Amino acid sequence: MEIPKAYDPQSAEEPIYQFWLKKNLFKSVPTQTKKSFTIVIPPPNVTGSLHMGHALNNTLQDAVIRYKKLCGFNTCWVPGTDHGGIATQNVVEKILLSEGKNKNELGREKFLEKMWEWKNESGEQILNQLKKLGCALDWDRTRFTLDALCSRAVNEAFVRLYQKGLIYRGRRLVNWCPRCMTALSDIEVEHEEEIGKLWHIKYPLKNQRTEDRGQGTEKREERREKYTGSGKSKEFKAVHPFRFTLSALRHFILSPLASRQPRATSHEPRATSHQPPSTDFVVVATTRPETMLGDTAVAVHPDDERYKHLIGEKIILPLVEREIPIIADNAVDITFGTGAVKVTPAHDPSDFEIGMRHNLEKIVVIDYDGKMLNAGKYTSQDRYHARKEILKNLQEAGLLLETVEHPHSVGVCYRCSTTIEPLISEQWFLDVKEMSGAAVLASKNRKIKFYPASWEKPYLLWLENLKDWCISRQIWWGHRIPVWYCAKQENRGQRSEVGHQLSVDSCQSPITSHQPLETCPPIVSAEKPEKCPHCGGTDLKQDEDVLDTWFSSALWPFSVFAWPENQRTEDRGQGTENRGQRTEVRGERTENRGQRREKREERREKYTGSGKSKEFKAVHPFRFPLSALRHFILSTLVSDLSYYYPTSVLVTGHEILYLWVARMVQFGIEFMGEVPFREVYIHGIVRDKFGKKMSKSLGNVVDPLDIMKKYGTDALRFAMISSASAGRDIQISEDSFVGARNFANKLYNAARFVLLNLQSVDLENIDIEGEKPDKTDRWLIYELSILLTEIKTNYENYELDKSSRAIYDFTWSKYCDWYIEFSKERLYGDDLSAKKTASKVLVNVLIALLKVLHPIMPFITETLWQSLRESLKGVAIEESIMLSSFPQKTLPSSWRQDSENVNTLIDLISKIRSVREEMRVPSSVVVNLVLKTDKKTLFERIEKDSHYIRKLARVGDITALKVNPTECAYGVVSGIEFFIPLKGLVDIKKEKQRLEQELEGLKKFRSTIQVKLKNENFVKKAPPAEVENTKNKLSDTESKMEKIAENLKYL
RNA sequence: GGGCGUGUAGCUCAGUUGGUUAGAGUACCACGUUGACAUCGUGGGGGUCACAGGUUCGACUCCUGUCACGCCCACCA
Repeated sequence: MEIPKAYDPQSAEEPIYQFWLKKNLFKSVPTQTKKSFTIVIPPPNVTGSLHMGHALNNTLQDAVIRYKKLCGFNTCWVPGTDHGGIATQNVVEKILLSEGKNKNELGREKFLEKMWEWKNESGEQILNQLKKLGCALDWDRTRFTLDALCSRAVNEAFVRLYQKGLIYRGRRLVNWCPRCMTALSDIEVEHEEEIGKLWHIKYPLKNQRTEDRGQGTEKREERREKYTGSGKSKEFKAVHPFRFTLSALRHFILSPLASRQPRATSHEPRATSHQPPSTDFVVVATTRPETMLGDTAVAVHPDDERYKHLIGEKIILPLVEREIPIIADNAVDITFGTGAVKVTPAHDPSDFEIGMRHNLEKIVVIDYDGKMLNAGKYTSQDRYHARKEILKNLQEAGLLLETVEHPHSVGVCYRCSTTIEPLISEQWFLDVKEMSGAAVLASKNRKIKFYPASWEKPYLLWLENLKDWCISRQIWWGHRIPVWYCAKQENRGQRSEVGHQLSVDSCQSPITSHQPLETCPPIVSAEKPEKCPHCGGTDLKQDEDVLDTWFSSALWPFSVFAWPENQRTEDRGQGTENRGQRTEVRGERTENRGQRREKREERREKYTGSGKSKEFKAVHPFRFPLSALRHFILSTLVSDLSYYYPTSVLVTGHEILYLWVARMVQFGIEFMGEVPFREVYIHGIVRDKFGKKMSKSLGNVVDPLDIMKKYGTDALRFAMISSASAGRDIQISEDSFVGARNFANKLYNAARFVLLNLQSVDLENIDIEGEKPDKTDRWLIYELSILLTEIKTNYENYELDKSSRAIYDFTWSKYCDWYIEFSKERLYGDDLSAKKTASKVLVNVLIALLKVLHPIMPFITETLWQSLRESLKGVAIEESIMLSSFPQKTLPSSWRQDSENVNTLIDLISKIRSVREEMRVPSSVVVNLVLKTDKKTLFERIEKDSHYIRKLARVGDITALKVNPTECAYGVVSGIEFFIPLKGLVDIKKEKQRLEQELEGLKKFRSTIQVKLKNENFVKKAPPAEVENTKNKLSDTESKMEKIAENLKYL
């Protein structure tokens, strides 16, 4: 049999994957006999193809799944893709644009057709890439976040949350991306540091100051009261009886208190404090002058001595000539800028809050597309162009004072990096207070464990400070909001389209009350309603908006198992009941599971059973086949949800911890009454070799497919896993793949060695228990048992990097460098039984290595497994390595010895090699070795190993002497002294120098030990074992030195 | 402004609860066609463990501070 000299992943991988598929090895079905181990894939967006981050994420998951399968779990890894909302729509829009089309011309329906075309293409590509990666995904379970099952879940979730009063609609300030033309949630805004400018602008006071002065302070006090707003909040409440934001509530409660507790007075204004404030104007500082057109107040801190007297005065807003008040608000920082803030409630979050407190008008001056609106001559100008114009005009009017460089962070869209515009618009919101509280509790009750644990803190911090979630998006690609409006109240349901201009009026109220007066209320329903339940009208229009893509992602861990169809009422009741009782204790959980299973069986019978179908058939005699089939399918899936949920672990990068993980937990608890996963394994982000994030714009993207093609999938996987240490981002370069590829080849060749050897030995079995082991056999097996315990722990703790490195080291240095070399002596010898023993050890350890490495390098390990299976015809070996089991400790009890012995032998051989090389004895020269010994036993011991020494250190005769010979190279290791006669080979002086140097090094080492031992405190306080240890070191060193010194005499 | 993380050989990184003369891979140098492997073997050079204090008999490891880099969060105009 010919075995190629090098491993060729290209030809090996594809057939192996097909083999797994054919054998149904990825398939999972609920069983009573096995515990489940479940992962739902973080569904990649269908935005094209997979990048390195995906490759890492899925490799890790696959490794975990394969490991757990070897451990005997019923593993289930659910594949799928995400529609990816804005991201995907952007991709398709771009493509259209390159074809000279735009989506508005196409219209919603046609555009969505294009989207689906794209989805099918990209989705397939992604799934294929996952196959190339070797992922053991249960393909029959493939889902898409926008497919019928997931959509059903989304609608159901929406309706339930709405009915609970957690989802509401409101007109509020949101993050708006003028390029994507949609609202975004707070986490979808990224912050970029930018050196901007802080412009100081004069705002002239209204020329009524003299009048005021005459009227004395009384009026001023009155006015101040009015503008600091103690009465305001009540008014606010009265005007908006239905729903107001959380923050408004907070402010309502806090602000009167806050105004009674002025800020620390140490915040005295600097230089300006002594200067009498100008009587003509107030200077405000702003980074966004264009928003001044929408200013409706200037705010100062109530305790700011510079401005106290101006509170309640009026200002004439430059360029606009509108009269606006000076108000006092605690949010103003006395130390920043001039201490006076222009307030633009319609375009700045904190101004919005101030506006709420003071019931300021909210004037919209920037439209959805980023162009100016209601802005006089600036109308329709781009916001940045208008900025320039406004600055120019202010300058001309002499109102622009100074311009200061000002570093600050700018919010940008996470999908297109366009600067976010805070805008007022009508959106759907989800009140998350209760859910986030439950999620926090779950974490604190240890329902979820983080790996590494350090991620729990930021995760909790995030949850604890969560604000309401804006869930509506003004795009087309996504789950349409399941709300319908009756024609009678159509005006309520409309959101302004592109180019629609908001009137000043429509923005006056920050929150729109839902209440129709004589019109029908919106219909919130999981299915499209046939008619309006109020008036019976059939002219219903669905809400134009779609849901945030993360809304459907948050349902993923149970929507993939066909929630809510599979969740029966009793299940839900039980879930809620058990919420508090469920514990981490395995036993209890299993019990629960058992009970649940019973119920499930009952239920299944009920729904699949004859009774149900007949009943169904009777009612719907015509449509029977399809829907009945659907019901049948759904009811068989019933078991899935309870069998697989909660899933075992979620594997993800930290960049979507908040965006996704936190939300899954909240929704999981909300709808399932149980966290969606027990463990969260968080890995780093893939960066290039300079530590930069990979991005298309930087051009540093590495395509995993290229790497797989060039180095093989296993090399890609090994490189990623071995550099993915906990809590760290990973830097990856071409070198890491080369190393991994070489390792694959090394393993392949080790196996090749074993296989070739098997051709000449006939093994009827591979049991080692009855064999007579060589000391090297015992050594290897012992070392293996240490390795196994070590990597088992690593795998369990999701420290796959450690596993991979440990396996690498063992395979390369212990198995290949030493054991294979040791074994050759017996394999090529005449002693058949010795040959058999060595072969068995080789095979056994190789099998163990293949198994433990399989999760990381599935292809090559399966390939070699198959070859072994073929070679070991008479021996029962599982059909696939995937059907085997993780190796137990393989050390027979009688073998527990000799490890030290072999380590000494290794040291001795290494030392001989080292001396040879240092003395530049050519390796072609076979030298003789003389051992100095007067202890017969020592020589005998060495003599037994002499064949190893001869072979591995390239030594000829080995003899023993009692006195030092002359003209020899000398070495001492573990008390064994050896000599290599060098006469005629090399210059003896060199050897003298070499030994003197070695002696020098030892001397230094000795003195550090001596210092330590002379230290009374060390001897007194250090643990005795440590002192003993140090003493031994000293005597070892000293004896070594003596020996070398002694030998020097003979040179 | 807060929080977290990182700083160990030219490069990429290991280093478990404090006790090694600080390791690996790679790169570099030398030697090597020994019947698994040149995608290899053998040997070698290369580090004040960012810096400064402290705790300790003993610090790469623990504490404090400083510097550098990175990330996350935050309404500071």
